[in-house]
Amino acid sequence: MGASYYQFCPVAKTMELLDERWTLLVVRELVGGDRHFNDLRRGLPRMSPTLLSKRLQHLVAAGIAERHKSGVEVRYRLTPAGQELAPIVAALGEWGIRWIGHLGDQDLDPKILLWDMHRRVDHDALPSGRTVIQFEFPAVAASLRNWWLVLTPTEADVCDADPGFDVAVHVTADLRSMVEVWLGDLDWSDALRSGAVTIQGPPDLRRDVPAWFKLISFAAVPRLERPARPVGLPAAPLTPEELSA
Amino acid sequence: MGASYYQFCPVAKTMELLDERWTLLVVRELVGGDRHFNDLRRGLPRMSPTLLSKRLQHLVAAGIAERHKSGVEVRYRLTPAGQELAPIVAALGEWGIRWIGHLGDQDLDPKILLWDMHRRVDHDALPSGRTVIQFEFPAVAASLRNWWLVLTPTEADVCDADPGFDVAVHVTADLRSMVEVWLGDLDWSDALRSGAVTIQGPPDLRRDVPAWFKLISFAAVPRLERPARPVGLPAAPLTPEELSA
DNA sequence: CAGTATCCCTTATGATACTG
DNA sequence: CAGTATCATAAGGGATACTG
Repeated sequence: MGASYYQFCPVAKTMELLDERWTLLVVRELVGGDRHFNDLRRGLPRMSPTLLSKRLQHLVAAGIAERHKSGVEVRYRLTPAGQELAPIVAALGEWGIRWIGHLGDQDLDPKILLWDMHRRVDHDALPSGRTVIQFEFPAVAASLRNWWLVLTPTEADVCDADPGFDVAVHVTADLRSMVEVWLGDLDWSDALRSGAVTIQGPPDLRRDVPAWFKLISFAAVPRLERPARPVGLPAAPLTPEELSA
Repeated sequence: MGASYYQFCPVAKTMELLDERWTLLVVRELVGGDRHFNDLRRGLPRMSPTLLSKRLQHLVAAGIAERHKSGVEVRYRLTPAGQELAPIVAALGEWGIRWIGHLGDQDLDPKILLWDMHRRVDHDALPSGRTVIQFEFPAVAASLRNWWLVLTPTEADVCDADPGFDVAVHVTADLRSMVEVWLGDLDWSDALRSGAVTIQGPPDLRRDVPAWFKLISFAAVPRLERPARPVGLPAAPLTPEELSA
């Protein structure tokens, strides 16, 4: 429901629907399947529920998403028109991973990282039964430091409090490095070798941890050998380390 | 320079740069070559010069565009990073032409139509020498009713006042129909047959007019046989004819 | 030609608390 | 679980006039 551009140009008409803040991130969350309101919230933790609700209403009104209610449960899913936005979302992500030069510390949200990871668990690679991984980011504020992934061959849950099960492996990581692994900018093997990520637990399990996750879908996008110039640096408010760089 | 989403997701980082109003339309204008500030304004007539200036500065700061000054002349062009946005802009246009159901009367801007057309003249198809086409949109407010395209084998100019040259052909058109032709939603031949568009002038020239223009680049995108549902209708403020539909 | 300078004002949105 | 209600602030952006 963005304001009109008063142009017949199809690009303009499309952007009227999509250029409001958060809109394409909601679409990103919906790509690939049904989602509950609160699932969307977990992927968009900095978005207020009011605003998420508003964006969903706009997407539904625009014919991009549908709201399905069965009993008390509500699910949102993309319409065929919305599904055709998937390649656009993918292209935006691929562009970003090629050209965005630097992530600020503020971009490194463990909540989102864990939520992302839980969605891309390779369940076939897991041991049978329940596998619990504890993630610890020592440098992070206490409330965001410890996370547990409870994995089974069919399910994956994220907890920010100890669920009480036996922990199979304990991953201790520098948050930035863990994100870089996740984005495909750093190999698991390099991260482990340098000590930026360490895994404690039975050797056979420790060895398998990297195989339990499919990295973010953009991880395989070819990077530029030498980016002409990293993009987006001056766009973010400058942090102290950026100012000194 | 959009506000941060506080996410490492490449889609989010890209949208931080691109999701502000007008930004992708400026990129659209820059796709395909150098542009002067005032050329950009003609393609974006509803954008204030202040805002255009601001967006250009953001695009330059983000490494997406470059500003080249030679003497008094300033040209903007996309960097390699910016050029890689071209497929995204194209995909947005293709999505729009497939799924946007209806254009409001307010979207039918003759200024933009003529500016678009002048950029896609097929100069090789023109007669030698100067060819002047007058366009008249009888139903449009007087100040936007008459337009002249002054075409040569190497140049194309748009005038909103009679340039004084002999007019080779005079095109009288219903504005909406002319836009539909331009978008590939209506054939020239059908428009001429129905009388929505009429061409006066020497028969051989009249016959050739459609060949002088390459339609908008999205014109060839396959449309859906029966769109499940047109998209974007409720997004626009309802016009009287929409309310009665 | 290529922008700036103002000015006002709507609107978007972040934060927080609360409900069927 | 799936949202609404409320509020205050900032800022985005439209319009217009003016300048090197």
